[in-house]
Amino acid sequence: MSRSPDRAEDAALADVRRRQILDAAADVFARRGFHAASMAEIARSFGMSAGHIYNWFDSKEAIIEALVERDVASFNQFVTAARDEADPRPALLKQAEQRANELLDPARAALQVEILAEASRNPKIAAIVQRADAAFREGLAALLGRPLRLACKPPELAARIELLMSVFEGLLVRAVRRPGFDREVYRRMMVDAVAQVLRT
Amino acid sequence: MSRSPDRAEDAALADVRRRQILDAAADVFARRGFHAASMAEIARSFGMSAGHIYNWFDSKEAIIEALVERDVASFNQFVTAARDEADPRPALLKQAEQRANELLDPARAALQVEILAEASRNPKIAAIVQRADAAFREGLAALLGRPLRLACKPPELAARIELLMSVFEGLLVRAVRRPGFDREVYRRMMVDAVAQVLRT
Amino acid sequence: MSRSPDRAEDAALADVRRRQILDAAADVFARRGFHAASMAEIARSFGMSAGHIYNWFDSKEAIIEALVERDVASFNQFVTAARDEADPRPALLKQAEQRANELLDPARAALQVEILAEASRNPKIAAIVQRADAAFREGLAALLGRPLRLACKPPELAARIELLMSVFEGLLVRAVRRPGFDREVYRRMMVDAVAQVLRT
Amino acid sequence: MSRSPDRAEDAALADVRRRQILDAAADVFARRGFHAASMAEIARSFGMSAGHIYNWFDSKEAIIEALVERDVASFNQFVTAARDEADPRPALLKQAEQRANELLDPARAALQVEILAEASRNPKIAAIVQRADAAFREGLAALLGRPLRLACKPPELAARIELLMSVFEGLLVRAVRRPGFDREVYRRMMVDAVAQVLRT
DNA sequence: AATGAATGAGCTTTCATTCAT
DNA sequence: TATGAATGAAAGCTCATTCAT
Repeated sequence: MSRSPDRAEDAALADVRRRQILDAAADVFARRGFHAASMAEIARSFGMSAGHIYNWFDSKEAIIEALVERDVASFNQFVTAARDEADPRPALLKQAEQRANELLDPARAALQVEILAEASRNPKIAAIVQRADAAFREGLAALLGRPLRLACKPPELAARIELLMSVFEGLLVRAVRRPGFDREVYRRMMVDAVAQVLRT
Repeated sequence: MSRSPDRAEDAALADVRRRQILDAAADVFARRGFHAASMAEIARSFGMSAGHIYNWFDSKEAIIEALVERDVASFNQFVTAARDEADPRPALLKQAEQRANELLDPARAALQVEILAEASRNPKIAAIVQRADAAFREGLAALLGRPLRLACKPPELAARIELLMSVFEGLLVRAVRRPGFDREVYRRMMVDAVAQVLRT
Repeated sequence: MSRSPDRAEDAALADVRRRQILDAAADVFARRGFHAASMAEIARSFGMSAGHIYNWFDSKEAIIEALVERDVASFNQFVTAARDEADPRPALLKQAEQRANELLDPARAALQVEILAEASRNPKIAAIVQRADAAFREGLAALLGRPLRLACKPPELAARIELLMSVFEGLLVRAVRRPGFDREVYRRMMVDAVAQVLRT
Repeated sequence: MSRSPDRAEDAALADVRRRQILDAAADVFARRGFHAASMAEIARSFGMSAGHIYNWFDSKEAIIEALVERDVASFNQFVTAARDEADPRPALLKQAEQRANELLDPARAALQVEILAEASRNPKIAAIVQRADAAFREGLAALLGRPLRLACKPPELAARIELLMSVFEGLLVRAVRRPGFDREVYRRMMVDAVAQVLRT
């Protein structure tokens, strides 16, 4: 009889376990930070033994990397989705709104900030984050290139993108420094910023 | 004999020692992060013994708190200084330029991000950071209140300040996610943002 | 249907599996030592799963014991073979040469030394090793008894055997402390020792 | 006032602590082997905390190395002492007797065998042991060179030394494989071996 | 004021072993 | 028979903190 069901199950189990671990780790990392989070707490939080994590990840470091990789990959999904639209602006606005909400969510913000902190001292994490940032910028440039082609030369486009990202990423800092502030203000701020970038 | 010179010397020494410790801690924290930094490394980095730090600070936690207090206090100095100027706008621009440079300096950025990360999980640090943010906003509002009094109602003023801070604090994130990018772009971005806030 | 062919196959399979495991274990033990060798590495080295080893051996300890038994048993084979010869001396010399070569082979020496180390702290292993040593001595005494009967009283014979074994086992130590030294020197040393023992 | 008493005390304390640790480690290593011995057991055995050992040794590995180094260094002391004698033979015999007793002492033998086992897989330890062996041989050659100068060419001298060492080191193996055997037999064996080496 | 020896809790990681399949 | 997921008990090591000097 074919072994393929077993193998398929194995692969599926591996995916499930790795996802479980990353989800639990994301949670504990957000609450405690990368270094204060212990493997035991991560494992306990979803009922696995600490030792068993090592059947799926080589080290705590590898979990952090995989988590950053996964987290950061989601940044790019909308870009590839929006690329095929005739006019990308509505998708851009919708995405902006969603991103703003994410950045202002305390748990997500905590993990993002943790990743930034790690990136500012761990070269591997720094490389992952910088690579993701480059991909994001390029996607945005491709997206905005069409509507702005006539009105905006490449260096100017790059500067506008940089402004857009600064405003958005600033929200992340605001989420920590002024938690609970009126989201409507941030929403309008973000709409204005997108409009500013798209002005012809 | 009189103790008063001794007392004065004691107080002066206390200041010197505490400053030495905070300076060293800022450096090591920026390089390693709060948790990976060891008391021994902080002490060693300026030739003190680890045990002796405890004559000046109760715990590592207390060092972090004092450091954040100190770091965050500097935000307010310029506000109080600029408050007496007839037209605060030149001072504002100059300060903006200096702040941008600080935020883009890798070592300073690393420490700032570390503080943010700690604030997102440690309530004491969170309180300090939020208090500092409030003071900064109020100072800015007082400063901008005069030139904008007629053109801008309080909620609108608050929103503009929030935008200004988002852009600036976004620079901090950019410093990590795109280190080494052209500072001139950021400088112009920041001048535009200040102009935008000051428009009548 | 009859189970007897199955049983025969089972027994044969059991032999094969146990031999495979012992061979693999000998290799890994020689390379890593008993304690640093992991069941997983032993199993992996010949494509078995770690858990499956426990169908053939009760514990890692049991593998070590079986391995030592097997290794140590081979010492005796030549004695029983040579016992039937009219003059055992040529067989003795030939065997001496072969033993010397074995003791000087790095991988074999490593395992022998590992066994000695284990014997010096694990009573079970000590018992096995001491039993094997006794058997070897007795075999040698029986072998040498005939040619030396007139020339050599029992206590003298025992002392000569002890010397012979010291020289040979000393080679094991030399293999570790002076690896790569000229084997021809050792060969002559060993021939002299045998001659010395056989002198009338 | 001079700080030198303090410094001298510090250095003395360091020596005391390091010696305590090495003595305790030698004992535990002999009983359990290098890998089965835990830092906690070593520390506990003389009332130190496990963590504190790391103030004096960088790692368990470093303890093993220092211990081997120390153990092996004692091999050479007698050589340098005997070198100045007019006729080194009495000193040689006395030393041989003492060495034989050491090799036959169960605890010492256990540690020696442990060192050999480690040397056969750990390159650092191998290097230390081989270096010590070379030093010992050279010392012996210098010692024996004078009385044998006329009777014995260098290659022959080297072979005799190799035989002498084989017999002695064989005692180590005999101590494990036949513990408790009559030491008088071994003593005579060793005297004969020395005589054999010194024959003209 | 200053040192650094000393502690003990807690960390990541490894591994023999079990067991459902 | 055979697998490998899963456990839990160590292990080596680090470090904030205390305290005698």
